[in-house]
Order: sequence, then structure tokens, then C-alpha cells
Amino acid sequence: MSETLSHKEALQHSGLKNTKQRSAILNILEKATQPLNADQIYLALVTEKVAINLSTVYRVLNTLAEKELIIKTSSVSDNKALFERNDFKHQHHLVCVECKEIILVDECPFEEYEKKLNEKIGFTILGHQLEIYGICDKCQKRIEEENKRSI
Amino acid sequence: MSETLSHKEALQHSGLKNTKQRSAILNILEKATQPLNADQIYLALVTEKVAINLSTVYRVLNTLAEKELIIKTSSVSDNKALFERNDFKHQHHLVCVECKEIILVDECPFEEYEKKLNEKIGFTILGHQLEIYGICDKCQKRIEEENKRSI
DNA sequence: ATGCAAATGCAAATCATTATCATTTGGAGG
DNA sequence: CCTCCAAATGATAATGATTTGCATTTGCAT
Repeated sequence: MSETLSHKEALQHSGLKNTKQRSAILNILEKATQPLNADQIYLALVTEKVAINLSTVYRVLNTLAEKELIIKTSSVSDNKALFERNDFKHQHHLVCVECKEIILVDECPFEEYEKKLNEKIGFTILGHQLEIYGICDKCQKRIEEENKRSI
Repeated sequence: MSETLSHKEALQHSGLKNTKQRSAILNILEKATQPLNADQIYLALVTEKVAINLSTVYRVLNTLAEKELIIKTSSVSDNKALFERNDFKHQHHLVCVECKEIILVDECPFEEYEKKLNEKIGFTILGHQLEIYGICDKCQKRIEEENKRSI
């Protein structure tokens, strides 16, 4: 299976052993459509009958994030760290305040902006993290329906 | 003192009592040059001889954030919530990865970007949160000095 | 001045995460 | 294929960040 082969290579390349637990966690994040917290990942593993300790989940996640195989982010609305696969694509999160779903988008408006900041403040930019809040298409439609019904 | 008068009015306007603790916390955040976590706020209050319980600090911060008198943010590098005054100005954080200082900037590149997202994905944007990582001017100079010395 | 609901102090509890140590495992090397 | 050992894990305890419950205090309307 070429997916686990690339995990094995990625782990090797990072000087990490290819353990069942690490591979399983990378698989979970590979399949996920949005960033997950440690507990969600743990539950997904349990659901797939992978024997693992929650403390190991935390340790593995932090290790993989340190090696940049995955990305650790956070969310203002939660007091929990979030993790997502690192495709080495540059993406941002759209967070629906209704259903809490996170939509990943590729567009980024920063090139010009970062140049401007560098010139103006002398700040050497290494990266950024952007979360956009709003309401997704689905929830907008649902809310419109509900508004119609309440008339 | 017109500062505490405006706090009193802001609290009243939000349906909250004007307690010593709330006023003191708003003052701390008013004076701060960057977002602070609960422990930093608690220590600043203690330093100013304000008698308060840490659990009250948490409670007051969450109450004020709920009423949008202050803003609750988070930082990926910490497992701690951050709080800052809400000037109703639109600002972003530049985070120096060296000294951890947070610099507030007014510039925002989002108008065009948000229009584009709305058209493309049908996402109704209500707001965003942006953290930019890099190295501030001061630390760049210090690092250059150190590099010169190590030759 | 009074009374009452909101707010606070305090301590305990909960939640999210990390540390410690005994045991297991991946994989290099022979 | 076997051995050995350092890395990794399981299990549990601990820690740090935050929240909760309840008795008491306080802001403020009357």
C-alpha cells in the first residue's frame, strides 16, 4: 500500500522509527477532511481497533509535529490543540461558527502584505497562521429555511 | 479619571456590574502593549495590590470576552488563552519566534481575499484571526551581532 | 438604609497535556 | 535469522490551565 510506504519513508527520513502507532496516526490524519484534536484522533484509532494509549497519542502527535510531518494548530473556541497532515501546501482554515466545520482553502493573500510589513516594520516573516470565521453555504441555507418557517 | 469612567459605561452598557475586579482587569489590558494570558494578568493585579482570586480572573476574562469588551485569542506555541482589549480596531499579531514578543499591526489584506472566498465557496465571512511569525528587527540585529562574533 | 441578584473567594474538581519508569518493539548489524 | 539495544510504548501519576460549586460579599436599584 503506497500510502504506508510513504509514511515509512517520511518517518525514516525524519530519523524516527516506523511504529504501528505512528503509522496509524498518520493514516487517520491522512483521511481527515479537517484538523483533529488528540481526543478525536484517539477515538478514531479505538474505532479502528488500534491498541494505543492516549498519552502515546499526545507524544506521537508532538513528535510528528516537531519533525514537521504534521502541523499543530489551535483554535480560539477550544482549549485544545489541533493537528493536521502536512502536505507542504499552503492552506488556511475557514471555520463555520454554526456547525464548527473547518474548510481548508488554498488561497492566500500574503505576498504583498508580507513585503509591506517587512519594509514598514523590519519584521522578517517566516510564516503565518490564519483562521477565518463565518458561516458555510450549508448552514446559510439551513438558517434561511428556518427564518422562512418562523414567519 | 475618564478611563475608568469609560470602563464603567462599557460594563453598564453590557449589563454587567462595575466591580473593582473588572475595572482593574480592564485597566491592566488597557495598559498592556500585547495580549496577556490569565496568569500574567493575575500577577499584574497582585503587583498593583489588587486583591483577587485567580479563578475570578478567569471568570471575569471569560465574561468580558463574551460581552466583546475584550478579545480572547490563543497562541499555537502556548497552551494558554490570551486576552487583549477590544478597541474595535482591526489588528493582527506579529509574533517574534525569538523573543516571543507580540507586535500589533493595523494593516489587513483581506477585503479582496474575503470577496474572492465568498464568490468561490459561498462562505459568509464574519471575521478572522491572523498570527504572523517571524523575527523582529531587534532580534535580527542581535543574531547578526552574534554571528559576527562567532567568526 | 435595605435587600437581593450578581459577583467573588476559596477550595475542589475537571480537563488537557506531560512526565516517569518498567516493559516492549523496531531495526541495525552480524 | 538471531541478537541486542536504544527508541518507543503502556500505564499511571503528576502538572498546568481552566472551570465549578457553594458560602459569603458587594453593587446598585429602590
